[in-house]
Amino acid sequence: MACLNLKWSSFLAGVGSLYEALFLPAQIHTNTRTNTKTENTATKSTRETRSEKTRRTATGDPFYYFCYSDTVHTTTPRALTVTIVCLRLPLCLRWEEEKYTDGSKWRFLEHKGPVFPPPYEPLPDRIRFYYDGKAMKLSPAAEEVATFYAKMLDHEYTTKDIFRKNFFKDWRKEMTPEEKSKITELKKCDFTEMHEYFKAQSEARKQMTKEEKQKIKEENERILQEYGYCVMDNHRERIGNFRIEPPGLFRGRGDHPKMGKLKRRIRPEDIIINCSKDSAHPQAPPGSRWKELRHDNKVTWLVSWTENIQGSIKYIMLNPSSRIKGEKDWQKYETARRLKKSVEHIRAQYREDWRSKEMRIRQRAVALYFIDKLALRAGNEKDEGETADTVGCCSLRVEHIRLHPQMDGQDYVVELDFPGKDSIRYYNKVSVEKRVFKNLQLFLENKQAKDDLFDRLNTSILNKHLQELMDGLTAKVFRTYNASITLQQQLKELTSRESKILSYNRANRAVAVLCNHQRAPPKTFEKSMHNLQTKIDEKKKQLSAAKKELKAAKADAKMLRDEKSKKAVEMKKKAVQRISEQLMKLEVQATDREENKQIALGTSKLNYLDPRISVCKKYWCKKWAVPIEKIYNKTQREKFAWAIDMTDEDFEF
DNA sequence: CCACAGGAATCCGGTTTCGCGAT
DNA sequence: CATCGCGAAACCGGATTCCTGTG
Repeated sequence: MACLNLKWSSFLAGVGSLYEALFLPAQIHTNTRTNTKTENTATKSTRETRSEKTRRTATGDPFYYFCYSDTVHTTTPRALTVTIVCLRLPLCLRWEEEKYTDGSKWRFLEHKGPVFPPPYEPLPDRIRFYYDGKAMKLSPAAEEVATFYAKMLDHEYTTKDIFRKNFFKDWRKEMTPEEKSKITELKKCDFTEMHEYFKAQSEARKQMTKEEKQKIKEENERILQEYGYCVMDNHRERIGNFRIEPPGLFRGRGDHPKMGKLKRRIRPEDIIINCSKDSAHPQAPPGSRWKELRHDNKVTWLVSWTENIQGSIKYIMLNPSSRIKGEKDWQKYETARRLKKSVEHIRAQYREDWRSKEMRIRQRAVALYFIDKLALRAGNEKDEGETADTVGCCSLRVEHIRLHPQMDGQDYVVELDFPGKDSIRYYNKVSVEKRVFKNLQLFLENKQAKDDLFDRLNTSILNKHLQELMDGLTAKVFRTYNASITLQQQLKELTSRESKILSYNRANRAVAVLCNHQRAPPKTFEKSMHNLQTKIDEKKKQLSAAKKELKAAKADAKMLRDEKSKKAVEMKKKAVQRISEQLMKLEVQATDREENKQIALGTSKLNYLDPRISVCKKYWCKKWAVPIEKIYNKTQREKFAWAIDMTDEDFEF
């Protein structure tokens, strides 16, 4: 039994830190009644011995019972300590113990349901909407939709034709017949008073007194405590998104054909609740009822509803810190590590397949090469006209690729240029092997710009093939694998005596570049860079001033040769030292920020990099004695609790 | 075997809010 | 001590992957 192997020292050191929140306090009860379940259920190592029981019974000591792995245990206060040690096993070990084998995700699930946004509050009468220059009072329904648009007036969206067209069409659906007949052109609509009103409102919110802000904060905290947590099996877990999305105008990314459409308000009647039968079911708001109450423990969601833009289902699920998410995350990295073991074999295989007689196999092999080498996404087919035109590997078209037998002194250069996920541009020129190049030429023969590059391939064919190569292997595992292995290598190479954080960020950046995680340069980038430069210049001045003083002090000391002036020299020396350190720090910061201008580190850190690489002794935090707080903030530490908690110091991805 | 649709879960960049140091 | 400005964190919700069932 694993809990017996635990070191007491680690228990004592750890109690009161990371994990008591994972242990459901409400399920520890002091109990003076006899618990009839005692005899047959206390099967774990925490079972009290017969002599302990005799002693307890004799002395009338209180005892506790608690649930663990769906079993009720009883224990004495002393034994409870042991029990908590057991619950404080490294998370992944605990998860192993708690795992279900029948595909179910939980046994017990209790929550309070979603939080709805407040109902619409009509505008005060003085705020007017003008049509064709004339003031006009709108019906509440039409007015609400108009406010959605008014709030976005200084956003680029409202300049886009599709957005305006979609909005106007959906807005008219909310109008009364009179309004409908009157309001026929968007360009004659004047929302500026409404827009100003909302700006003033948000300004007023900022101007609120401390007390008012405090009150709002407390109310939010209360809602969080009531609705933001659920009980899943034996743990109280944080819910990820317990608030229903408020109505508004749909904001698609890229050239989305549906941008500007009305995202309607979700009512209790649209909501499906999922919880366990034996839990206290969430109550629908007074006067309403849920669409359905379901008890499906094969899924992880608590609440779902169908959204009206794409007709897809939205869910309320748990926070990344929860067992159910963490376990999945861990599993993801374990699969990527298994890929590491067989990747050489798989590479040999697809290289072999480049010369296959069958076109479908060649295409599969070249696509896989791209996925492996360039960390491209799989590229599922998308509904044309329903979504923005974006592609991934399998859905690349002729127009996205250019072949250059020679370029910039390199042979066989492939130029890729396409809109990827979220319409982020992927642009890359890469030298490939001759066989790949020849194959690509073959795939391009007799095709038009809009034709598929891999016309005999799609993601399901590819994934089916991958599944045969390795259990659990899919296209995205390559992204995870290549990202994590790159971080590990980069950390090995880059970390030196220079700034640790800069090195870490550079390794992280290498991964972000590989995964094409770009961002628009922050609006304040130039300014903040400028500010930093000013600081650096000031520091430089300070430094030269300090140096001057030091020189003067030295001269004095030479002249006077007394204790006092010697001391002064020491002081000045220290000052110079201090200031130059501060200067270095600023300069590192500037370098880091500049290099990060168009790169988003967060996504890879959160989704692709095995946290154990960063935590572990061999590679990073522990090796370089960098506190974990320097690389993971609070949320990230919560999400990666399972990795931070791992004891294996020889971890290798 | 394949096309198709629906469902569940992960991934992802932008926007808003928060908290802290400087003034 | 108040408030101002900024960067980081939190939030948000859309986008994509991948699986399953049906026919």
